Amino acid sequence: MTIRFYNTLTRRKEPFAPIVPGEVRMYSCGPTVYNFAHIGNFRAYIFADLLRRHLKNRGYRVTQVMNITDVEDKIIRTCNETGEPLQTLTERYTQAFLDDLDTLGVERAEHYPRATDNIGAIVDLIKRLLDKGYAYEAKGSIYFRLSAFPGYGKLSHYDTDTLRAGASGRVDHDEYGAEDVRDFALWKAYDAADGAVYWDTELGRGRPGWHIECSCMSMAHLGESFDIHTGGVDLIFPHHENEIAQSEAATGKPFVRYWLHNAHLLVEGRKMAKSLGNTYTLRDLLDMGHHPLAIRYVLLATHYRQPNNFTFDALEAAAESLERVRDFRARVQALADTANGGGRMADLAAECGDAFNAALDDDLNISAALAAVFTFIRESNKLLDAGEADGDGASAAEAMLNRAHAVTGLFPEPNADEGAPQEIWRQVLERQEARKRKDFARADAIRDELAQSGWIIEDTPKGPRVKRSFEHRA
RNA sequence: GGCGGCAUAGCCAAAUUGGUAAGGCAGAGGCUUGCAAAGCCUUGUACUCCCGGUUCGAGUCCGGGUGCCGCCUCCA
Repeated sequence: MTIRFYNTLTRRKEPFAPIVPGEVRMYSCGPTVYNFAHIGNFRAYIFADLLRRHLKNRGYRVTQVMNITDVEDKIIRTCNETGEPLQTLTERYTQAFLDDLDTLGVERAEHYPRATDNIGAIVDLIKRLLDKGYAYEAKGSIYFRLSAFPGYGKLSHYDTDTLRAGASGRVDHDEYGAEDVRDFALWKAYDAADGAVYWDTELGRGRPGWHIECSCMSMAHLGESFDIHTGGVDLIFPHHENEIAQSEAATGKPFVRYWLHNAHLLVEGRKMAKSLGNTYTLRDLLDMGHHPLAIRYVLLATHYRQPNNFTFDALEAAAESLERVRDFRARVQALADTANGGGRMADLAAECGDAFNAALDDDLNISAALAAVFTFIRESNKLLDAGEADGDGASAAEAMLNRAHAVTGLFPEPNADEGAPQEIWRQVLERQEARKRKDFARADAIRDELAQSGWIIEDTPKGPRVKRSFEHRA
């Protein structure tokens, strides 16, 4: 078993080997907290989640750090517009972000450092760069001197000479003092428009630039060289390029071994844009009645380097797919205590487990991994139909699905939260009585009634089974 | 203008180093069922965006086109 990842640095799939055997240190670029994150943002976090879960599943001890950017131009602008203090705004949206991660079943990273809690360390790092001649002061701001760092461009594969200043039309006016337009700010001198947002430091009054916090906080928690850095493709340039420049200039050591970037999310085949009205937050989708697991499924099920076309059809299909797995789990659970030889299903479970892991080892090929699960379910359902499944096979199947759930977060055990209350069972029993009397009109009426309140009855050879309908589940 | 990515059935989406197109959802028919549900079987000749080329063989490689998406100094 060799895990392979596509490394943006080399533009190739490479065998993965961490710096310290058995231990993976990874950093994931996190949110800027001035608003609710949208589902495109969450694709990035779910991708990082799959990565850390798979590595753990493969036996690595994982330390993941995700920054919370809580001081930045857009935050300050929002504060100026609303008059709200920076801290209360960022605290509110940080909490909303973490809540959303919980809703989507994203495992917590080990550390969520905030930029504003690390001003001292940021200042120290900038001083190091000043001392080494990689940075200079201009009009109270500190800039990184690109010309002093020859490796610049190795991640994005941009030729720095041909970068057209301001081609994106977003050049910041306060970079006016830079020696070279391509130099970027490490520290921004205080400006009246910043209001109450500033720190008085050895560098003067001002606030950190954006890129420096990631260099600072990643190295603080993970060391000067670490294994994996994740983020959206849009961050390759300039953000990650700048992180490399700052970090490697300061330490003289390679910063990160593997750079993994996720492609963006499209919505109904179009890019997400406010003008198109297709920018959805997680809360928007929940308000529309969509289930968090179905949302997770859609965001997860497309390979991370492939553009993911988020559609409402796909969301419905995801709910159905999850239902299929859930029904299968319930079926297998009901069999768990029988024991009657034969082990075909256990073999299938083992095969599926191998295929599942092998798929994810290959640059997190989640589509192939999920296909293995569904193939297993179909083959196992055949055995169940034929009465050729036994308790051992059922246990093996459950264990395998539990492992798949540990990696994907998509297949929770079905019963826990859905035990039907007493009065529901009373109606189920009443329906059974009616069926015995062949009073099918009455039986069907009860079934319809229960369906209205979100309980689905399935008649099995062993008697009725009651389950919560997907849309009625929390 | 520069750099990069993507284009596979109605929808979503996979496919080692080129080797004869996974999986899910939806639809149709059937088995099963009191009827359903769940499950199983069968079903879509998938001209793999178009046009050329290389090859015994191309979804995969090369050239050209079309469309969509991203980055080009603080957007995942």
